Amino acid sequence: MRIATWNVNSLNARLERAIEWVGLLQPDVLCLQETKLADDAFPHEAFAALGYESVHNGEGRWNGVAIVSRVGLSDTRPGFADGGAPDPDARIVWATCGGIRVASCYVPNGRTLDDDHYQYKLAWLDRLHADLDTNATPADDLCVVGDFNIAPDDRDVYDPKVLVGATHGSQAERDRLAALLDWGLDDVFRDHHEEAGLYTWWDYRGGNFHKRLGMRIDLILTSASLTARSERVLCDRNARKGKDPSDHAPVLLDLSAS
DNA sequence: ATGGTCGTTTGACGA
Repeated sequence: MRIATWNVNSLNARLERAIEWVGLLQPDVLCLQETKLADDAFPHEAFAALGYESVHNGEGRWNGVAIVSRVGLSDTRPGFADGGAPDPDARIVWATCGGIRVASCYVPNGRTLDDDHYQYKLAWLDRLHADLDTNATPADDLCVVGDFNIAPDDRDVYDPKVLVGATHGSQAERDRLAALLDWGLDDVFRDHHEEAGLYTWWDYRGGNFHKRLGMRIDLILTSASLTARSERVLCDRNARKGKDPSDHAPVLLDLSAS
């Protein structure tokens, strides 16, 4: 079973590349972020033609997340179910695919540490934690993936200095990610690769991709049962190359049979 | 040289 996550930075702009990538990499489950689509604009038919069901949570223009699956798609749920007010942004969708409870997440960027959006980012991560507390247990087959907009540690950024006084590396957001791991999830890419310099996002500006100036901010978090089944975890840098790429590359996880 | 690029959009704003 292959599970992938990809921030496509507009599915309208990326549909042709996304469809091509699905054909090449054959994911069983693909989680998308930043579709920037309203629900009624999501191209369910394009994925159905390849044998995939899909669920989307989007508002149009900004944000938007989806799960695309060829191993079943049930118990779908947009947004949080933590008893709180609805999230003003479309940043999470859940589904059960092939017996695994999957979440596709687009964590708020935060902008700057003195911006209200940073407080929203921290609160959003707290709500994700509460959602897990309310609706899952660490003993489940759980896979929480997406663009976390957090570099978990200094190996995950080309120069730690760029995160001093900035979002993506602040202690408060790293602590919240650590709390999710303490709850019972593993950063399974890191379990497979200890070295620094493996990134999933590169700024469009300045030729940063070709200079290898990136960050690892797209994560696959797995519960212990799935971590035990993880055979390989990769970032497909080829998807960041060529004409009209997203600024993120997909990350994929291969699981052995349960 | 304090910018640099994309996507939303058609003027900024978000990332």
